[in-house]
Amino acid sequence: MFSQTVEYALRAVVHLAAEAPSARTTDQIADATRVPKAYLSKVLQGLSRAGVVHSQRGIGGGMTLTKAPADLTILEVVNAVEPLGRIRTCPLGLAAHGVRLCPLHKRMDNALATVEAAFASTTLAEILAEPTDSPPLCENSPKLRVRR
Amino acid sequence: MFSQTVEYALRAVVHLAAEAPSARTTDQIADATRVPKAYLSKVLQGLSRAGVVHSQRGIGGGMTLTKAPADLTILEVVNAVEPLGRIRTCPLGLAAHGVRLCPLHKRMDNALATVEAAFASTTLAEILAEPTDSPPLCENSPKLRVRR
DNA sequence: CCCAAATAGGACAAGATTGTCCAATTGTCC
DNA sequence: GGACAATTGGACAATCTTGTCCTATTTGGG
Repeated sequence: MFSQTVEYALRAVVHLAAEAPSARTTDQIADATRVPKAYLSKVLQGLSRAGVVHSQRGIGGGMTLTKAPADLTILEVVNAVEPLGRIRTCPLGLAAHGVRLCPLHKRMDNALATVEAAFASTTLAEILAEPTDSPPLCENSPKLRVRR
Repeated sequence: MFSQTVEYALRAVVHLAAEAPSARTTDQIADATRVPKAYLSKVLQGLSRAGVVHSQRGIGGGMTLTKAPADLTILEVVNAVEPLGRIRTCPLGLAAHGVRLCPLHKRMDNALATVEAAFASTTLAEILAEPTDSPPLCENSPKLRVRR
């Protein structure tokens, strides 16, 4: 239900948050998140255009978050690469019904709203801080990683 | 976030529920739900293979629900055409983490779980029964419709 | 100034999604 | 059996998603 692109964007941003405020190159992010390098590059370009990350070319450059992890929500990342697609008007095209969705679409939109709310209330900092046996990205925490 | 196919399948099934237990032809459903006929035919084939609808050829034939609207949930329809894609194992491929999702994927899966729960608890009968100014499918209720 | 590191972006390709069209098949009714 | 009504399924096409590769362009450091 979530596209690959969203999955990749979230992985990348979580990794950047873990390393913040240091810049990470696309190659570094790709290795850490197991996302195809060349495609990740496109995804990051999108995040950059959306203002979620900042890119710096040249030696010592790379990608950085434009906000502190505590101020960046999952929702912002998702919407940057592929808006959630809330249902605002009748998909059947009956303009007359405009905002008043029928029971079916009201429920579909409610479902989207709960996802939106959950994502809006989760910051990257929370994800990193959560005590768990499985650190973000299902790997050893980057800070603790020894090899690779 | 929901695919066209899911949208179409739900529209079709809601319409069938509204007309239950009468059979409706693909053309009738397509007209009522504003879905491209030829494509709807494929979607209905899928629903038929999944056992959600029953198809009957020949004169007087068409599509019918295999269950009463009160017993058919939105989730069953969605899963029939395109499973919701709950995250059961680490997408990074670290088999070691298996069921234990990292905080990121745990939250993504939680979001999917809320959608799943909402869809599982809504039957087609409820959608039809809901008092509203905008009857299902954002049209006048099929039963009340005069022309077209 | 020149080199090396890094992103930016265009071209391309495979596969999935969405959509169309047509022939074949199945079924009902006379 | 014949005519008609309906689904079934195959072939095809357009578009989007995902992915690769290669060439520019920018940037910092000697």
